[in-house]
Amino acid sequence: MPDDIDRIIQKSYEACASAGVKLTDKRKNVLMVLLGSSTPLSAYEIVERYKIQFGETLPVMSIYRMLDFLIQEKLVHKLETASQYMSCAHIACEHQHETPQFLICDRCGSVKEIAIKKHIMTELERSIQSTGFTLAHQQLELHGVCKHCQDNSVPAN
Amino acid sequence: MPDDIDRIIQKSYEACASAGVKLTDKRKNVLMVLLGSSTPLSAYEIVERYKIQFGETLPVMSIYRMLDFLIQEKLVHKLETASQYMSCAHIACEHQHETPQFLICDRCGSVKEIAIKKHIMTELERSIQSTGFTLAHQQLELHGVCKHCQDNSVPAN
DNA sequence: ATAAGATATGATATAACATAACACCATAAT
DNA sequence: ATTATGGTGTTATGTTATATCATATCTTAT
Repeated sequence: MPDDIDRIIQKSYEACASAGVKLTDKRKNVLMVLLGSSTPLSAYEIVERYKIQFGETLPVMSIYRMLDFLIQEKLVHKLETASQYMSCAHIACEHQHETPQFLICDRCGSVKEIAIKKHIMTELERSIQSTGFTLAHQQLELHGVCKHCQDNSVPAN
Repeated sequence: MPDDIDRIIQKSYEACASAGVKLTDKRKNVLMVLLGSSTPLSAYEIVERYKIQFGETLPVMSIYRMLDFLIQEKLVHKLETASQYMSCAHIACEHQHETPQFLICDRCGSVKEIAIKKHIMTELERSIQSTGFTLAHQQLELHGVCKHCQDNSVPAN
């Protein structure tokens, strides 16, 4: 759970404003749901939590649209390998967005977002370019077991 | 389309035999469907092609089970980011299976399986271990545009 | 202030991907 | 020959995602 949700929301408003798009209340609420979760959530789980947190049941179609918006504005990431969504860990950071790399724990479902080392990415790109391929999304998703689950031998879910 | 399907099938039989499991006719046929496709296929697409190639309609449930088997025996890969399946490019190779890396063209859907450079993987692992995380599946899926589509400006699908 | 247009959301239906649970049959092991 | 195992079929259902059209709300020009 992020330290300072208010500050992140504030930053999100600013980012949207400078992109000329609107962070509506519902979009903001969806972002808040994600910010309040320690694990990434599916669109359907967002519907449930939205209802609990804000007392309103949104159609899943709307959630998908809002997620698309938030992803577009780089406030949310989609984990393709898990079909789940999570808030970007760097909304309130000053530094530039780099290639995100997600370490997904297959036991507890938690995800750590770390920035991939510049030179590793450069090498990856180089070895890829030699095949004529051009990278697009630039996002790595790696599965494994997090420190906490290793220490506690939590069973896989 | 692989050069020599017969040889790959032969190797697959040998691999299964030495693992003490059986490559049944239907499992072999599913593998043949994948070997005959230039792009990865979904389970439902395999049902369709199986029918065309072998004149029999298998329930998708059975296809999923056969895919599980083939994946277990490392004859087939699942592309998690695309929910599609493809035959391993290295069934008939002598060299050891390394960390596979898939370059997925978002325009034509073709996929190139290349082995990630040893030292890049080592570096990735090192930077990950510093977070306490332990890697599991070790498979990279990278999206972009293949050489052919760049040259021909094929529209995205 | 209001109409026209644009953007955001709601509602309904359906497509696409995946698994659970149980039945049946063939073959292998005893 | 009997039993155990593994492979496949069948049915039902769960999960993720998109298409389409309707409605609401917001903006902006007049």
